[in-house]
Amino acid sequence: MEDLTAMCKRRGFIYPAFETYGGVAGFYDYGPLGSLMKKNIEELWRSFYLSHKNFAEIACPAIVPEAVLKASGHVDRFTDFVSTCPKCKSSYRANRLLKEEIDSSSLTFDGMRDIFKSGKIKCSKCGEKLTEISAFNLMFETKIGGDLKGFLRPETAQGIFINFPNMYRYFREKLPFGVVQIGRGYRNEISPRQGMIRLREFNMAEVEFFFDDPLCKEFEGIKDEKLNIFPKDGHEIELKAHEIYDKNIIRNQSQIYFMVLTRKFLIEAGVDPGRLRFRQHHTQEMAHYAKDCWDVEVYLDEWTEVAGIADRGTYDLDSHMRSSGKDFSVERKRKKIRIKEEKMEEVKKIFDKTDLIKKIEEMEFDENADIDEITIEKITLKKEFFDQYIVKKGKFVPSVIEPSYGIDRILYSILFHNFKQGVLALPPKIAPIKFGVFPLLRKKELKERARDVFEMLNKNGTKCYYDEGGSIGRRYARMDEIGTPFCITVDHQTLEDSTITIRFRDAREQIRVNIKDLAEKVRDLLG
RNA sequence: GCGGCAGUGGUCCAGGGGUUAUGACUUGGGCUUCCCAAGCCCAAGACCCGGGUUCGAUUCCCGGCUGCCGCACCA
Repeated sequence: MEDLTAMCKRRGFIYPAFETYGGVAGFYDYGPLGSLMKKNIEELWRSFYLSHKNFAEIACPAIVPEAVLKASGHVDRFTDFVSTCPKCKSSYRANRLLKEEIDSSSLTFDGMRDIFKSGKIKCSKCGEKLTEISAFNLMFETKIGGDLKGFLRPETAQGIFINFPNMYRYFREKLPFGVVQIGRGYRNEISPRQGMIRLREFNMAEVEFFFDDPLCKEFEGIKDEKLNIFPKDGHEIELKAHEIYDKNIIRNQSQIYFMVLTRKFLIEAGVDPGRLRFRQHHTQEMAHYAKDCWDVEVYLDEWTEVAGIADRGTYDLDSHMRSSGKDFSVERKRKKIRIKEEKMEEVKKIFDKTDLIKKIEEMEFDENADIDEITIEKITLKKEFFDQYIVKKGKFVPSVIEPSYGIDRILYSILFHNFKQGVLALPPKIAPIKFGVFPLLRKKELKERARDVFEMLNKNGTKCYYDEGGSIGRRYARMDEIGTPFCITVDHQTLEDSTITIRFRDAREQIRVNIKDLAEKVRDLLG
């Protein structure tokens, strides 16, 4: 492998954090290029979700009072009890050792410690008695004000869940809708190792999609898209979206829809489609809140999770409803139709049997359905013959599909998949710098013109980099290395006819464009 | 967290108990140069941190931090 980390540091993408003080594992700084790239990835991500009319973004605090995370299960389930063998130094998760004997999920630390003290549990490697356990919670703990216990959020999701009633009102009491949040999450990993892959403070983008109906309006539009899936009791296989649904591999169309969306997003961001798959979690690896979960994995040195699409069911809303005492349930609403009284005589002539009228009036539709006409037994009734009204069918708690993305891992994957022989082949949308701008030679007239071009593009909002150092080849190389897709060069011909050259990173070819057409050309190139 | 190996300019690497600690690349300045890391001149820049041994430690020892490999962990 190329030395990607060296390049990242040398060119200003990523630096190990706190390095001047020796460094701390699991923390990284984004340099100037890394920050721009991260911003670009987040913007692309936003464009995928916020283009849906029933999606909105919110931003919640990173510090969360204990009660919220108690309710979500993180305070109890996010704690690991570890027992280390005094003889051979193997360490085990205490919960796992106990699982075979008793249900340990409800045990407190003290209760669990007593079981170990009794000497019942033995090291599976050397047979020594395991008598000590220690506890650590993977959440960073803090104090809010005087003595209110709080944590740094381990996921942004909880902020969305506890805002559900606000969001339901915002969306004018209509399901389904999605709420997204981009922000930082914090997990106090015991020993983070794999560089950018396991961070203690990381950037995540999460979606909570609240729904009642497992069918999805957008599904029709993506049903022939292919996905490389790896089900828990099968092998890796490429299937079309509708096949995944028809074969009952995933029963929720929205979940499949988000998988397709995720694949498109990642590919557009620069992830190699050939090194991308969706792997279903086995039952025991599933988080406490999930009913079904598909990891989105990208192949780096090994298959690496960069996103996950989980079916959280009603777990979170139920939990917060129970803990807070607030009502998170909503009315299940269905649309029905009723023949207009003044049209009744006319309708009765169309339908010779009155039981068809009864049948029509018993039909139920989605509350969002657009009913222009209704067809029954080959007879069509236009909408001027009936009224449409909403009936309430009782209260329920919506279910949730959660697509959740690790921005840092995605950024690293994109770098990893696109860095070859000193060239970073980033998609223009993702590239931190869009254009390099150079004078061909360091001559006064050329430099002045090049600076003018640079200013013009900058004012236009295009991120550019002006460079007159070294030879022209070296400047191209510098731009190649940081993924700049295009370079503009001002040469002697520019002085005569106001044309410049645009050089393409991947083809290493160039075209000549008049400066007055440049703004438009730039727009074309950046899509 | 456990065990093994490692840490030298921005990057990659050489070396070594004792004056100014190699080299390459990169970077900055200049010359040259009419399109892909050319050449020449000049310059800047480093022994991870703390403690110990020693007259003297970047070098040896111990600890910490960081990185790599194996074990465990990754809800």
